[in-house]
Amino acid sequence: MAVTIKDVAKAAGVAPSTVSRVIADNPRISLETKKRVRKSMKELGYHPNVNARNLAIRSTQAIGVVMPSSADKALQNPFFPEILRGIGSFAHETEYSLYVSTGGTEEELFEEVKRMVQGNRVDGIILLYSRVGDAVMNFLLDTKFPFVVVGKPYDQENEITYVDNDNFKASKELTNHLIELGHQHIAFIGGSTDLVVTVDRLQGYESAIKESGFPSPEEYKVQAEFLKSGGRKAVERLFSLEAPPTGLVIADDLMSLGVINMLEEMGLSVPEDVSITSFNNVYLSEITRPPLTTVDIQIYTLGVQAARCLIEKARNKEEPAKRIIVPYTIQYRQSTKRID
Amino acid sequence: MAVTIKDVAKAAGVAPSTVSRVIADNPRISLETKKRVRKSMKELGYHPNVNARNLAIRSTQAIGVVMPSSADKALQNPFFPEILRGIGSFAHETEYSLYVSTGGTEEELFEEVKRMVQGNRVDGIILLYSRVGDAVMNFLLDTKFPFVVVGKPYDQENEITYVDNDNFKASKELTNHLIELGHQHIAFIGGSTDLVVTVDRLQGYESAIKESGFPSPEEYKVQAEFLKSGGRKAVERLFSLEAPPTGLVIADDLMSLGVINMLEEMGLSVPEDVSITSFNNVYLSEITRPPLTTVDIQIYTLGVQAARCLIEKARNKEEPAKRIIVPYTIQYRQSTKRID
DNA sequence: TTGAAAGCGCTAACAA
DNA sequence: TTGTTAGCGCTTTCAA
Repeated sequence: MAVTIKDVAKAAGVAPSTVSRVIADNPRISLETKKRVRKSMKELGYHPNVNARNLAIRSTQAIGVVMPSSADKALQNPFFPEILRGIGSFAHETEYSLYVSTGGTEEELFEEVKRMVQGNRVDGIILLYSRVGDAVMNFLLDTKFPFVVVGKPYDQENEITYVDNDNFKASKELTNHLIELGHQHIAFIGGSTDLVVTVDRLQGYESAIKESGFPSPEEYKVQAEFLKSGGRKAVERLFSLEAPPTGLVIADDLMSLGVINMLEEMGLSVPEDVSITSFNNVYLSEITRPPLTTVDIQIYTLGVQAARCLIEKARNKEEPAKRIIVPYTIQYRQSTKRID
Repeated sequence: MAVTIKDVAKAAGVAPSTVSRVIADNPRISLETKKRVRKSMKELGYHPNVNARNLAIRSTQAIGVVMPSSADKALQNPFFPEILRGIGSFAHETEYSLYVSTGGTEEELFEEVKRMVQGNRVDGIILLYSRVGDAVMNFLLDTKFPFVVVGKPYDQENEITYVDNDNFKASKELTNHLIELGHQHIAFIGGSTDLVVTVDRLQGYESAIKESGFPSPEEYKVQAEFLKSGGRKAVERLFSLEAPPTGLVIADDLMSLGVINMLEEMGLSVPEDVSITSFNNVYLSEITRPPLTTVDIQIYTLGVQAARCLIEKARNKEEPAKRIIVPYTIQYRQSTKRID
């Protein structure tokens, strides 16, 4: 059906192996024959069959990208398309293809990863999240399959290659910024504490607060799974404390939107009554009202780096585990205000 | 290295072909041997090599998903992860894998598609956008490669399988809703007019306006590439007309956010001064302020249907072109208000 | 510099 | 019901 290496060989009057060498641009083939073969390829409209090639070289030139399971709406976070774009960009350069798993349930996700790994569909995997005791990660570790995680692994930090920001430091800086603005009552709102990133950001916040000597009762650390009813209650509780916070460190831009909304409904406005800072700097944070003071974690770069590390690892199994910390910058916008 | 069908055959004392048949659950193999073979597979930790299988059966059990090129920030639209989730869900059920292309430039995108198609990496392709004279679509048509598009094709509607909403009707309904609320000055803000979806929504708007007999000067139809400076100017111009609109039909939730923001800066508030309606019903539209009256186009379902159609098509090349119109519903929320 | 031939892991006639 | 064998399209020794 499709034109194969043999057809080209015949047309060019050479052996199939020669054609193969031309494809690989093997230097031991004369320029003469190369030209002739290439001409035939063009004429016949030849394109290598990736499957056959992969089978022969036992590799796939493809990488798997694993998104978190999407029981919640987390996947609607623009973080994902953006990091995908970064990964895709590097993959494109290096001629790798991208497989994604968008797992519905945890279990489906796990099945898909197994399919990718055990079926030899990909050469390596990028995990787009890091959570405590994650089954997928443990599986990858067990099978010694090349993988890279975006975010800090919850365990075996030194054996795993990962790409992350210094979330602790960023969070601390964000908190200190609020303190410099005169805020003394600063609370933290994060997502699931199973996510390592939440923990890091929480700790950065705690560290800054501790150094400042300002109060940080347990009630100031709220975990709002993901907005909605549960999250709403948490926020309402927070603001009905005797000493409600005037400043907020929120672990994600999207959560910030939700919080701003709730505050508004409670008759509090941002930044007049409450200053808000958060993380990610997704496009939205610029166009929301007010625009958010947020940590630009450089999502795209995270993606590029993750892809780079993975491909290095896939190409060379001996590649040592590394840690890449992508620098962040803080975008100061209008969601924060000096307190009097 | 890895366990192959031969190893299993040896262990179970049968021929490789028998193992192959067991994998396919061929009914002509005795239960007896099946059990024995399966036991050996378990013991040896056998997993079929997809590449080899695909090579043999000349198929890949994988589908390619093509996102629009991302020169702009369009990719940060939660539409994409959400539709990916729908596609992924159906793909998972049918044991297909997902390849995505997140093309940076138009050209890179095109290259990636060519890689997918010509390299036999996928059995079919889902196009996540539809624009006038799109090179990718033309390529797919030319090569007669199975594909379905999400959105209405700009051409050859009857030869192409596509999944879409009735955007014309939805837009008309949205516009009429504003009219019923007493608005007489209603403008339309859409994205690139190269996108078929923009055109459909614009026409629905125009149809409603025409029937109403209300004015709709050319200045009421603005095209705001994607927010930002250009978009801002367009909006400013719109609201400095002698008769500025009191109602807006906006082609996308994300754009609506941007517009609300600009209006606010111009001292206009939503819905007090301007009523806003838009499309998509992404998660954000619930948590923004005010929550948006928007068309729920059922992104997830669009994805599921697209995947279903594609897989049918990939399995049976003779499958006729179909058109699937996913029903929409309008979510009435607080961005619209009766005018006095 | 090139060709012949074996093999990557699997499927599918064809035989038995 | 099972085994034999010839591919699928490519790479890669080994020889020439």
